[in-house]
Amino acid sequence: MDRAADRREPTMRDVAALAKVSTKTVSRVINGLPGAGAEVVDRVREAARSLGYRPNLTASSLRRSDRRSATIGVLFEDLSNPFDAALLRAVEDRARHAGVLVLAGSSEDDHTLQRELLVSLSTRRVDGVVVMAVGGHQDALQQERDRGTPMVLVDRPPTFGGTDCVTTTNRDSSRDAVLHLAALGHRDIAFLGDRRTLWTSQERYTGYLEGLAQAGLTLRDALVRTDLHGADLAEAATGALFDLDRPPTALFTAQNLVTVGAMRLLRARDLHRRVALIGFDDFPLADMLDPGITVVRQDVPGIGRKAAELIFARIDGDTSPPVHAVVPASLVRRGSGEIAPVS
Amino acid sequence: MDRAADRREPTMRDVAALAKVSTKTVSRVINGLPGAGAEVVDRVREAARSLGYRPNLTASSLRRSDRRSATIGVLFEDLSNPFDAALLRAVEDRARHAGVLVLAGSSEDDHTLQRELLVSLSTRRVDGVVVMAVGGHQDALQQERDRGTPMVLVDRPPTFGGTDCVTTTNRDSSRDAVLHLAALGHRDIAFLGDRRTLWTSQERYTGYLEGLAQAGLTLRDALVRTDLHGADLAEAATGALFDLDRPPTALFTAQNLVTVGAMRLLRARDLHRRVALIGFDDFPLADMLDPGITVVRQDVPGIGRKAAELIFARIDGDTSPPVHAVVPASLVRRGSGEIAPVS
DNA sequence: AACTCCTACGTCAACGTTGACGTAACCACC
DNA sequence: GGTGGTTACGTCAACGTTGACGTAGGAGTT
Repeated sequence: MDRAADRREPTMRDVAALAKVSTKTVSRVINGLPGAGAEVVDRVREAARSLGYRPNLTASSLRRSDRRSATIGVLFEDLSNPFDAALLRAVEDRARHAGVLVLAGSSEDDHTLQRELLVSLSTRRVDGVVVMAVGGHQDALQQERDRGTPMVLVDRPPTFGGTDCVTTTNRDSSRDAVLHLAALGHRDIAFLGDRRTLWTSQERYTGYLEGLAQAGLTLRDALVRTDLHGADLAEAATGALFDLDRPPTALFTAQNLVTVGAMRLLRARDLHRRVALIGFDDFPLADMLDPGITVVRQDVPGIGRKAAELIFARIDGDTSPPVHAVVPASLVRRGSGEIAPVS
Repeated sequence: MDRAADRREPTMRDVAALAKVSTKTVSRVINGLPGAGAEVVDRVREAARSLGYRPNLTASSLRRSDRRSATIGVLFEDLSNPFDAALLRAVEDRARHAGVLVLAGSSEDDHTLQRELLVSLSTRRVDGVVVMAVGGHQDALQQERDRGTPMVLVDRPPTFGGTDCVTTTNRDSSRDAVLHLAALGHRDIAFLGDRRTLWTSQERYTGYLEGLAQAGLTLRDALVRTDLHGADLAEAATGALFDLDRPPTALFTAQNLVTVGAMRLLRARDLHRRVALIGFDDFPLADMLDPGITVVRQDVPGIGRKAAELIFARIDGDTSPPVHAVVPASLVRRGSGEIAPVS
């Protein structure tokens, strides 16, 4: 029943034969180029339709002078993470308007995997790549960039030159979050962060320090916990904070899953109405919790749009100096960040 | 500084010239085929490395007999939806092990867009597609399938024959959810559903009816609200339910966003501790709410894995009869579904 | 009438790669 | 020492398409 599967795909030659013209004329008609009479155009169109002809973009891009594959690569950390997914969607929307499709992959924050995926993409001759760089060294990225692949980094900047990137106001927004807590009277504000190899973690930590300084508070090392990769580690670390002699009265959690872990612990110890919490990165249903979770919200669609615009400009030959675009994040007050310290 | 951009990509010819062999021999070395001496292999490898040579997969697949592009298409409704994102990730993981990359797109539940994306994919000669079908007619899908493109549908089955699909136990799990509520003594159980054109909505509604029947309860039409596309509509519809003379004591919300909308309303009217709620589809933080939300959880990674396995089997020439795989969902009890009716 | 110019086609080769096939050199064996 | 087989290469054409260029015929100009 499935004879369609082994039927050869029709080619321009088949269309040309049926319409009694040359393949070159078919090419002209398919691509809407001038040099074909109205009657011939109709004949070719009809022949293509009746054969179910679909142009072969891979053959076309092999031969064409611009060599475009009309495909870009998107390499994020984990496509199932809501942040990454929203970002992918934003890039995809912008790409669609350019007639470009997106090859998507998850690097799982693994250098080897990132390198392999970059090679896979380059082997398919994508026109450019949008990358959320794996933490630590960026040798593979730089190498790929040096080969001439247009590249835009998102969320984290490059450690090498000549490459565009789009990030958010990590430092400023973190500082503002801390100041927001300090203004309520908090003096013992803890910092819980993701892996220190990540640039975003470092920036947010720096913002935290700036906030403390600006509020005239002194840093207590015991209140700083980093390298919390995943909600479970964050939950345990939060627990340890409340075993201190002088526990924090407010938490600044510098990443999505860290916020979730901290929330779990606060609930488990029934502290969620007494300890203030501000998280970096919004998440679904943050408003449905009790109290609602105050967060620093990144403009994810804005970041994705900007990244897509940059990559398409570069693909189109823009050679202006590299840009580091910073998309502002904003504090969303929902309650948890507005809890005053218990006297 | 960016001279790399306009430097031509090295080809097999360049490598061959440098290694002083024929292009065919380079091809053999690159593809690890026999017929090249150890010394020549080394020379070619070194030449390729020093030139930064990357094989051109598009040229290769054009010429090779199998014609594989080592790329599949994934066409979901909205890649930023957590369900779709998790599914994409599962497919991607499985694809990676086959050395296959994923072209991802969002159909936005729009027939035109779905058709355009299918054409884009077929133009790039993907080896197969995994599709979450847009509701209503499936003309474009059937047409694409008839052209011979290997295809697997997920979440919703095809309305045409000869095509594999992977769905979950929509009907059975919905029935079980209703029975679970009925066992607690609920007699007025409302149904809130997504668009009726969606097969999943219909199945879940059928399960709801089966559950009522099996529990010996009579259907009250006033307690059935459908075509709730989005949380806002769901919230309004839920509100209307509680304006009834005899409001429901339990809700079965048959989709993600519908659940969220219902939750909003319950909270707004402070009913969330008195009205039972079971939702179809899990969502992040459902366990963090108070009460935790009892849900029917689909095995999303399982569905994705199965879909990927099916598509790869078909691509590899499996011609066994089409499969409708059903991946079991399970009831996750968190509290909201365990609230007894107020006497 | 001779010329230029334009339009509507066609011919040919090439993009980077690999399948089919050829061949030279060497080894083994009767 | 001829036959057969194997190994290690090379040559050539083709995959589906398009850029470069050619050409025939008609219209317009001098």
